[in-house]
Amino acid sequence: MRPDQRELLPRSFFDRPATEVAPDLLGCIFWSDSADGRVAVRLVEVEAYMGGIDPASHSFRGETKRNAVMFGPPGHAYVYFTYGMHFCVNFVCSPPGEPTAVLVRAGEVIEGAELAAGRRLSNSRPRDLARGPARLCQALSIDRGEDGIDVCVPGSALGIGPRVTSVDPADISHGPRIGITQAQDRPWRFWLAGDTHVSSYREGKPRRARGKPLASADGRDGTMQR
DNA sequence: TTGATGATTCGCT
DNA sequence: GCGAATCATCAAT
Repeated sequence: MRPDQRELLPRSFFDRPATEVAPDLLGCIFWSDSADGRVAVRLVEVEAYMGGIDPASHSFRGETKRNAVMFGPPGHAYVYFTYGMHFCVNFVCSPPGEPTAVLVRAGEVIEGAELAAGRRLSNSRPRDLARGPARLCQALSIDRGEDGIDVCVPGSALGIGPRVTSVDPADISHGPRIGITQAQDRPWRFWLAGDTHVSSYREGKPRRARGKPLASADGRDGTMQR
């Protein structure tokens, strides 16, 4: 196996605001290498997160241990864990200190489909292998171990290369991002119009508070174990 | 320390 | 269409 057999996007590609990088990523090839082999996808859906000016961005409220990678140099992978069970991956953009990034939301598996399907717990239909940010991470076997990886140097477990087929700018659509409750008006989600591997839109709604005893009849229900 | 919540997915109605 | 699953993170206590 030759990890360097595909051309890599240069770091300069990512050294721009995420809103500029995002549409240019559509159609590009994103892959992961492991002992089991390579899984590669053609990106069809991404979202831009703009740091300090974007309330929906993890970096909006400053640097923390979790989002530190976003504040570093461009061309690295920012991987985070959410909902107690899922991982999502971003490409860090902009110069160091400017924490913008592009969330990878969906792709079409073009290599290693069998390996990807084996990693999926359920629903391994080809169309759904990498349809959704957490599914895509599962298909590419991305988790905490990949946080901070440099995708612009040969030999990394993760790599990304240029388009192998051209993309007509007219085929790139954009609109509101999915699943967020802040800044829902910013049209920073980009996708390839008509591509069946793009996920479907869901409005982000705050969920009802859980586990609240719903203090009603009995204020002092002393037996509140678990 | 505690408590609320999340850049989601899956299964059931 | 709706809610559960499930836990790391962060703001508030």
